[in-house]
Amino acid sequence: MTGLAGNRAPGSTYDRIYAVVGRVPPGRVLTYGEVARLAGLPGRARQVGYALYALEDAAKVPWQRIVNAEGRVSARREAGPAELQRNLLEGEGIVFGAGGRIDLQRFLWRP
DNA sequence: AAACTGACTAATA
DNA sequence: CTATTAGCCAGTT
Repeated sequence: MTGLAGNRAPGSTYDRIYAVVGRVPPGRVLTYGEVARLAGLPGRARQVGYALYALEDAAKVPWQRIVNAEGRVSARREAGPAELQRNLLEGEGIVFGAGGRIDLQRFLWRP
């Protein structure tokens, strides 16, 4: 199978990313760049997105709390997951303004 | 092994 | 506001 999130090694880049994402509390969001930085991987925002893309649906990682630097849900190759993500975030109390933007100054998680 | 791909970001023009 | 350039790197083909 093509699933790669299943056989990730402890201490690997992906593992660090998932660990950081897993610490984001409900009702808060983090940007890809912040996740990378907190994971000790500054400048690797793209890898964060790729790691989440590789994640399995049933994973316990709150992937929906990761948005881009503009405070918007990043578009995927196929539409659908993005709407699900927004729906989940609104369910946690996140407010989307005009243009589908989130007020990062208010919802960005600061550990 | 080499090329291709992609949930990003910041800087510049 | 849009467009371009550059930096980043693991997984897939």
